[in-house]
Amino acid sequence: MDPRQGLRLLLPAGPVDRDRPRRAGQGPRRPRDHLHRRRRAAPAGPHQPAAVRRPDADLPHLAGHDPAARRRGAHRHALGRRPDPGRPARGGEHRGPGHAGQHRGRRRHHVHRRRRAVTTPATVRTRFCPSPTGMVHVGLMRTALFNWAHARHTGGRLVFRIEDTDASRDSEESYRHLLDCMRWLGLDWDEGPGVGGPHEPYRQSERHEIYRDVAAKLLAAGHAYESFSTNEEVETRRLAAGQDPKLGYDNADRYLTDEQKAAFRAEGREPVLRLKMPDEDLVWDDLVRGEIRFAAGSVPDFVLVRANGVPLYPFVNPVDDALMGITDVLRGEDLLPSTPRQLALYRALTDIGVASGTPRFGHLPYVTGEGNKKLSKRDPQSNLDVYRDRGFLPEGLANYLALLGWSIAEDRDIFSMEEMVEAFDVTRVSANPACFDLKKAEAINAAHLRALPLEDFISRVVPFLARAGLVSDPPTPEQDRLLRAIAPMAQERMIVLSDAVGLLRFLFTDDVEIDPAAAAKQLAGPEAAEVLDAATAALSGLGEWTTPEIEAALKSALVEGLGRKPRQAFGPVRVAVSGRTVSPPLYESMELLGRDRTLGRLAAARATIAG
RNA sequence: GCCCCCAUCGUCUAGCGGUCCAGGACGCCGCCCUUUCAAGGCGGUAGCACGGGUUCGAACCCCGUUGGGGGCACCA
Repeated sequence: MDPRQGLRLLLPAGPVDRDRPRRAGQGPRRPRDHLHRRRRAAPAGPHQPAAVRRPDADLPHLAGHDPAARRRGAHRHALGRRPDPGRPARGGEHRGPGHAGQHRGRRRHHVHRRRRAVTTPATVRTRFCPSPTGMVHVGLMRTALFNWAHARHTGGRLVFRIEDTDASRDSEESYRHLLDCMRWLGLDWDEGPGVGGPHEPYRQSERHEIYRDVAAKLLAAGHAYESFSTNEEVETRRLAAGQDPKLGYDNADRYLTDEQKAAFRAEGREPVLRLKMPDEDLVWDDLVRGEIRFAAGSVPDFVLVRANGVPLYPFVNPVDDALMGITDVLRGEDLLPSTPRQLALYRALTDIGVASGTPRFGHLPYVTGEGNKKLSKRDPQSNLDVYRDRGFLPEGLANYLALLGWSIAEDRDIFSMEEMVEAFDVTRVSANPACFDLKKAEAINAAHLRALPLEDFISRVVPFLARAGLVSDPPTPEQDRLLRAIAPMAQERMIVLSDAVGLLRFLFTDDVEIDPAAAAKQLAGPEAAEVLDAATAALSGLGEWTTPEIEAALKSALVEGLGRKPRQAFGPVRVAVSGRTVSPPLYESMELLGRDRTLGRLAAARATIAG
């Protein structure tokens, strides 16, 4: 029995009913839409190359994809309602025991929206294809994370490909670092470096021969052509025609005769290879943004292969995607303007049998820094290592990164990677740029840190303590004993793992170094001296060195004996013992420190107070 | 300049035409707890950019304006 049946009774305006008034209401608007689309489809630029303009170029297209029809909802039923790649055969799972079934069952009602893809791949194949040029950017890792989550959620595969074709900027070290960062964040891949796969090699630098062959086929099939124009010539021509030279290449070499080509060659010129752009609008249904359209003729024929035979990124990248069977391309918004070219290339590649169709595209919003500029590579905030080194948990940072453009639910933002995989839906990614907020990242991390089981917490914190020279790695039995005892109290006072160093240093050294600011605040003047003297006296004769005994002795000596307020009574003692105004709970800390060290520190602090 | 994207609290977001005088989180401000600092609990602050249209009804759909961002290479 369908659990939604009950829900439908509670929701009189179900998805089915909702479409009915719409159909009536939106019908009349159709002609206007139609006109509007036409206007946008054929902008009347004086710069429009005549060869590309065909007055009726967009008509067949409009007939095929009536925009009014899709908005009316016909589309939604035809495609959108079909289970998306993430949903096939998932219904049963949702209701299975151990899952928050009801909750998710309800959510499924609004999973589908205006965005849906043209085709739904049987098996999703996503890819992540960075180029190893130095620092690893948090925005880049967010892209990796979303690709990973999309693949895992849909039961698809993630291909990891390295685009290391720029010898001047790429380095082996950056390459290794990139893999390391992926692994650290917990992102695994099904094909790529280290794991291999059926489409090897996965480093672009090792794939050079492949491109030459594809380029030759494109040329032979007439999708590409040789172009001899220099930039200067193009600019001169545009200027002469009264056009803005920024419009770029003017497609002038498209129909060169053999004689003309021979003449250029005789001059010693070598041609670049350009793709012939189609004379139609280039449109796609973006996974995160819905329909995006570029007018016919607005994108010039672009270069696939340089005159010296080196293939260019806009050519190589889709070829690799095609060859590797990539179905879903999730990438940064900065690549959105190059998508029409890819679409055109894909058509050509499909025609010559290199591709078996065009992938779906989803353009992820920018991660911005201060202000709302794209987070710069030079901004230290953008470097993943900074967070790693400070002791962010991978799951904490991943959780935060996921929140940059996506949300798991209306009332929750702490979740595990598993939960993310379970819930992730690309079509629910926001199109808004997201500002990286360190404070929130820290808060999310702190929540994960606090939730860590003791053993886990200790094993993660030890490397940080060891690096600071506080414990050995692995810790000695005594260090281990102290760590275990103090861990729960330290854990809830930390935001990142490196906080443990400052918080616990006093426990793992013989003589504490007192923070000058703390000393100025708590270890100055006769009151402080009085407190330390009284504390020393009370603790010296203590029978049992345990937390309750210490607490009782201190309270009676300082609060009752001296008549001090707790704040004033314990402040100097804390600073004397821990060196800081912020520490784990005092009595417990003293117990763990031991009688001798504690009394020694009280004495040392007392000695610093003049008089 | 041309093309494209984006627009809900300071920030990240929920919102899918009525259930919204807009929900959550971070931040900030109070209070409680308390030996410090945290954590935790409770409460508060603050937002639909603007103008038209469609509709009985618009944060939500359409158009425009404004603002912000990005892209315009024989780089990747």
